[in-house]
Amino acid sequence: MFEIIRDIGAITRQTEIKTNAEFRRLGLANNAFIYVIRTYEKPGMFLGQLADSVQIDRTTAFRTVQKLVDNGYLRLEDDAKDKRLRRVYVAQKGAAVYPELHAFEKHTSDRLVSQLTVEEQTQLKQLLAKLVY
Amino acid sequence: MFEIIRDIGAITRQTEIKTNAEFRRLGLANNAFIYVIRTYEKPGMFLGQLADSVQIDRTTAFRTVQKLVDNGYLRLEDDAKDKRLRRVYVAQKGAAVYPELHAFEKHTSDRLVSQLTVEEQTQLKQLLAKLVY
DNA sequence: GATTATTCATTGCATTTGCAATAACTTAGT
DNA sequence: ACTAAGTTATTGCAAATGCAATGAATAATC
Repeated sequence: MFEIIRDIGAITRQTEIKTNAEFRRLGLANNAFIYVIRTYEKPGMFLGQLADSVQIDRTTAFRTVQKLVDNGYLRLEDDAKDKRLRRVYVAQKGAAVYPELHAFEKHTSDRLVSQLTVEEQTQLKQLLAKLVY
Repeated sequence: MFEIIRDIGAITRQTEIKTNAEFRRLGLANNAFIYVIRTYEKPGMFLGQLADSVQIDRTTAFRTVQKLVDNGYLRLEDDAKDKRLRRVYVAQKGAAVYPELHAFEKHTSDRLVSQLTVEEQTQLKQLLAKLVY
């Protein structure tokens, strides 16, 4: 049953190559676009939470977020209660670019599953959901 | 339908983190173990073929293979017909370590799909196969 | 058969990556 | 209240990464 884990890996790497190429012009290569999308959709996560939600190493995530803050895509805010936490929000530039990121993700996603019927797509979605927990 | 592409990405990154940690002691981190497994199973691919089969950048793949050759895991052979090609084979060390890599991949794979029934696993496998081409 | 276009391996270089370690802070246990 | 254990963000550093470019070999086209 290796095919599953192998196919999943190949699809991810292929997708990342294309998406990074697409968003390099915006300074959002190296998976940086992921952070903008996720932060837009779920604002206020702290750094570690954000990193865990996309399964990326925390130190890598930290540096990418820093860069995105410097570039005006994201914004950090200290948590009021817990002084260790820094929560992440989109800044103007991040909000402005979200629709484009979203559209491209949709396009990529649609293209990926274009060989499947609608029922098969639903099936696949449900099966994968069982894997992530 | 984003969930599909997002879940697939998260699963891949999580899997890679664990597998790299497992095989660092053998000098097979950074996805290096993938090359040994694939080469063992399909000997004689040329470098570009091998890279494409796992969807990894060719220059990265090239350097990883070089390192694996230096470390005694793989072996390169010039193609007789086409002087551009260098074909990849496992060396002693690669063959020796294959069973362990294989077992770990099986373990990881089994654990990943452990929430699914056998029929669901078959379904998932078939659905994913449709995505890769 | 000469020329053009592809395809391959390889290198240069700047950037990214991630393990390991640290300091600040919070939680749990006594 | 105090201590120990766990969690967070952060930095250092060596190694990996990947885009761009090059040269060599082959394939395609004229």
